[in-house]
Amino acid sequence: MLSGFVQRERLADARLLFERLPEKDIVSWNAMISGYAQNGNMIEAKHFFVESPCKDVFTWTAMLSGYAQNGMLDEARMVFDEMPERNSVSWNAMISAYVQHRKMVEAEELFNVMPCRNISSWNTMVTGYGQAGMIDEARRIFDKMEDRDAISWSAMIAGYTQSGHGEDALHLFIEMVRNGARMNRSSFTCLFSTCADIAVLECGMQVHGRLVKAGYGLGCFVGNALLAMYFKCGSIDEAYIAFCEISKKDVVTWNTMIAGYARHGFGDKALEVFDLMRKTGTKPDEVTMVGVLSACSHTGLVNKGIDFFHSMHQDFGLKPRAEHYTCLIDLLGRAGRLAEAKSLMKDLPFQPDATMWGALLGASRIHHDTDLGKKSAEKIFELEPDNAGMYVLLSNLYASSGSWAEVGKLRVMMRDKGVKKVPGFSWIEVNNKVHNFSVGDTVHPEKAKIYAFLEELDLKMKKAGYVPSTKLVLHDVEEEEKEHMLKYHSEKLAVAYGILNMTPTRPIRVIKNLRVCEDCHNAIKCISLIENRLIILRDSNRFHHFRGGSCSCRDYW
DNA sequence: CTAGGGTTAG
Repeated sequence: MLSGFVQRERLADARLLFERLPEKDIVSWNAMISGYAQNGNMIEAKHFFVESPCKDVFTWTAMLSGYAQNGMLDEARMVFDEMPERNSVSWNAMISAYVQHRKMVEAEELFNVMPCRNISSWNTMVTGYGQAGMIDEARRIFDKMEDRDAISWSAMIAGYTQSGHGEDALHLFIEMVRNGARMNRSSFTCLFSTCADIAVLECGMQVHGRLVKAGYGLGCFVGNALLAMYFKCGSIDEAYIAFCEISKKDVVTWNTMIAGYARHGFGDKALEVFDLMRKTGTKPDEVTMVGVLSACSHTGLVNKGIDFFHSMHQDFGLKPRAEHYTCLIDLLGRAGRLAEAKSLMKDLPFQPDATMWGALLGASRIHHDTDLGKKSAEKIFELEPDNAGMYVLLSNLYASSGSWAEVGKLRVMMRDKGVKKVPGFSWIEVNNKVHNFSVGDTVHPEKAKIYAFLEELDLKMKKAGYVPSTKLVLHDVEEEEKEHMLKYHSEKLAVAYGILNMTPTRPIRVIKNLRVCEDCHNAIKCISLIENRLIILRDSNRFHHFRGGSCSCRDYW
């Protein structure tokens, strides 16, 4: 009963009950301590700790992990040093405290000297190195393990995913299946997140199949992860089905749904879901509002977005954070209301950050305001001198107004500062295999076929009235050569490969690591009409659904 | 009653 109250965060009830207990044993004292500790009230926890007539390992460890979980690392260490006896849980709690504070040296020191390590100790270290981005160290620990459980595998897979090694994550998944490891809900959650990250829909669907086979429902995190996976893999229909199957929808479920529709350019749908969410009595949080505002932004619902921004505080008691201001600046900027966006930047309750200037830079790119773009970019350079993406954006801005001298200066700046442009690449999954393409790819085995097809397509497109927008290419080169370079952008190659190799009725899903360029965007619109295909492109910013010659972003991205 | 993994936005 007591721990039931504690677990449901009904600490006041727990306390009343505790005070009326005729006999308070050590377990009831410990329940109170851990209750306060885990709810962040270390003052009360300490109070009960001091008052408790006798203390065992549980008592001390509850205090230790309480301090650790509330960011009080030094206090946690003091408890650890003072405790009269320690079991493996205490050791693991202390290691976990270091891990949470990214102090891997201290964590490994303890790990090496602890008297008996169990599987949790190993798992904590793998997780720690994974989260710290030290993926080789994580693997070193993982490889040394004698026994692995579901958590060990998920920790390692999650480490690969979160450090951008999606393919290694999937390989390890295959190895895990081959090893006959049992999977639990968390392993599935983790796998969905990996599939979402690198957008491998077919693989994700197979994992979904395994989830069903294992007899797990869509409760807790798994359902939400599945939902996010379908959205991030570009399959809205499957996402909707998953949404319907999640019986207990929590705030994350709704947020995923709203943000998902928003990223795909279906702002109206996102707002419908937001409406439904409120009708079913789920209280929106800050993340919800980021989704709602970005839905308005991507759909061009400017006034509605401004209203939602104000309603945050008035109707939902939420204080707008930096993210929300960024959305608002983006919203105004995209709609061409640059003056309002600029004045909002001046009246911010805090210093504008790089992403806000980035939103302004994006807006000035769309509306060809070179001066504002230049000013924004300079601010970004001050705040983030190594941001390669910003050099490219500014460079394109100059190029589009023909200021080749400025473009040249930027290139020199990039070289002097050692800023490297992130190479663009695109990929597509066909028959369970991922095909990668880079600009002007020369390594794909079917390149001859792809290029021939693109040439052929090019003629048809010219007949249909398509004019390449060569001004966005970074260099000042001869027109013909520029056009040639554009034709071979990675997203075009991936799309061509998809058309050549996929059943005509199926959508072509392509993922690009950077933002799609304007010319490719125009070209793919045209291709969707000529070839009568649905082409779904995920770029670093959002989704584009090309169909019948137009895009779901309505050229507004 | 104490330790380990997982979901949404930018």
